[in-house]
Amino acid sequence: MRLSKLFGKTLRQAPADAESISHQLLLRAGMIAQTAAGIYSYLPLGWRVLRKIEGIVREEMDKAGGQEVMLPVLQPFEFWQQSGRHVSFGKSLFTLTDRKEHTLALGPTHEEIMADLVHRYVQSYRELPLLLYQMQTKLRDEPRPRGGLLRVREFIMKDLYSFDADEAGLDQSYRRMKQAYSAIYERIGLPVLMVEADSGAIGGKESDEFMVLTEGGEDEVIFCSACGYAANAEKAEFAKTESSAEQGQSPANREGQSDNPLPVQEIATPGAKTILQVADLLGVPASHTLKAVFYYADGEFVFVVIRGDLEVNETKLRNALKCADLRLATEAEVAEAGIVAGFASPVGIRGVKFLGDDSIASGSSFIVGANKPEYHLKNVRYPRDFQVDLLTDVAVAQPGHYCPKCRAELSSDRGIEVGHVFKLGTFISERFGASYLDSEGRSHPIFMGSYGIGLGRLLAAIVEQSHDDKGIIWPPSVTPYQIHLCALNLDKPSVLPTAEKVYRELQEQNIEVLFDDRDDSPGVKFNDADLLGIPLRLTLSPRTLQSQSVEVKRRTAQETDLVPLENLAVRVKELLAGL
RNA sequence: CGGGGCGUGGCGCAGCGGGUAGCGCGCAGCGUUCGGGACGCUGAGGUCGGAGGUUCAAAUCCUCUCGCCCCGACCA
Repeated sequence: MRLSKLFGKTLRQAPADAESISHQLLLRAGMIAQTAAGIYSYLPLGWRVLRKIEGIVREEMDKAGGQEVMLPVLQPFEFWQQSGRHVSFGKSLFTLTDRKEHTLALGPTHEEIMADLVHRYVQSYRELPLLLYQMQTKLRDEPRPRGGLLRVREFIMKDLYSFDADEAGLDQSYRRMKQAYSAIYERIGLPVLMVEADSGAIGGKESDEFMVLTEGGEDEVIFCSACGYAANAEKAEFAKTESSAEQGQSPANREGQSDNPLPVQEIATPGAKTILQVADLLGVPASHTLKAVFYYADGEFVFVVIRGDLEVNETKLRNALKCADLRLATEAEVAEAGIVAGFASPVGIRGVKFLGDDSIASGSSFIVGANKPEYHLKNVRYPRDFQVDLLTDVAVAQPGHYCPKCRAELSSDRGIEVGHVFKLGTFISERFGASYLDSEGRSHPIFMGSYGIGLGRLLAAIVEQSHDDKGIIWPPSVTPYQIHLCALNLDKPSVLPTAEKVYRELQEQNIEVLFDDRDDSPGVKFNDADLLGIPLRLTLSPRTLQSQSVEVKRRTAQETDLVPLENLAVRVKELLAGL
């Protein structure tokens, strides 16, 4: 391709709207163009990269036994009612009405369509396992698109769906896909971390995400460098030992923790409404207090009790309550429940739903609100002094907490989710009647798994992770062109003819060449070359022609080499192979 | 949905104590340049996001509205 003819041009300054590095560089390099919030067009260079990513993903899916299909974007809304997921997807589901007043959904994902297909085509265990996949546009009305290609409303996604006869089969498909994913990221040259993930509204038992660790990532990853435990912060657990995140507290401060527990006692705590104030006032660590947090879950008031030094993880809470809609209760709602904000207590309150984080059962006694202004209670013990309807883990894991597996200290990092795999089980297949007959003629629901990779987000993650202050550095496997050929001083004798010849010869050897044939100064060309990020640059100028050679420079290197014009294609192939 | 910010040529911005728009980059032409974003001259390009209002007069003031970005909520 000739740069002089290439659609899209480089920008010296990034549009002010672009914040994330990948967004800025992709816009500046003329790879993408924004059409609306979270809606982008791919220009020729960006589209070439996307197609290369797609190619790698397709090869690995095929290698793993997947069969590619093409599915509808327009889906009958009834499918979503049938799976029940119109509720969990909620407003993220784009819908429209056709001329017959029939409601259709714009597919945000395709489990329903797949389950329906499999229901109609698969009858026997002999047809399982089955791996079907698609790479196509999906649409979600995201509450907040952001970061350029990182979170968008319209995106190309590879989704593979596995269908197995039983749990063991699903385990095997799941493992196979995780291997395929690792192979994909490895081929792309992108370091990823596999982390345990929340399976979200879609349900399912087990779920893992593939994270690219980078500063701008929108997810938080909690990990243990000692044993390798890693999880999305939404899901991460930690050992709720008493001293977690509260080291250095002398045992002398731990009043009332002996085997002979003291009775509950009321103490005046004027003006101390927050955990911090209470802890300060009484000279105890926050972990010796209990915090009350109030929610409304699908219309029901919920009183959450958690150790004072911990925060409520709303993802965990949502899962524990099995609710679709969760929000903090308003002050008025709290008051209406008979609770005194700032001095709230689970002791003595009736008629509301209580949920306790399991940290409250750690054996010590706590300071809690007295449920009357300016007073707290001390020596409160669970379950001696109050009970909860549900005791489970709903706490946010944070760096400094201890690893649930090995008790080493946990760390955290930001990450971009570039792949997500789920064990769905039989939830959806049952609702679509996707079942099979075993060898004895008995019917069973099919076990499903789903495995997604957002291709555009992956592209953006590559840029986030592989760039310098000059521009993008494409991994060789996804670069839009293999060679960036710069011809300098086009007006000088023999430069242009020689460059044209080189351009032609390389192409004849099936090498993808981007040929900068523009009549621009060297600075412009070099800066554009750096911005576009093609791994190997060839420069041809009067200077290199003096020695009948071409200058070679790697995008990642400072130094350059001269390579003779003779047999250039052969040498270039070697260089490409060595990248 | 809550909080904050911004809409003025393709991109980055100025103008906003009202008087009908300007700068840099880019673009077109000519000439001189040519190894890390060269220079000179000439030129094209703007419903000042939209609607309504105030005024003799609105990019500028007021009201409404739309769009975009960021933080949070949310997010297979």
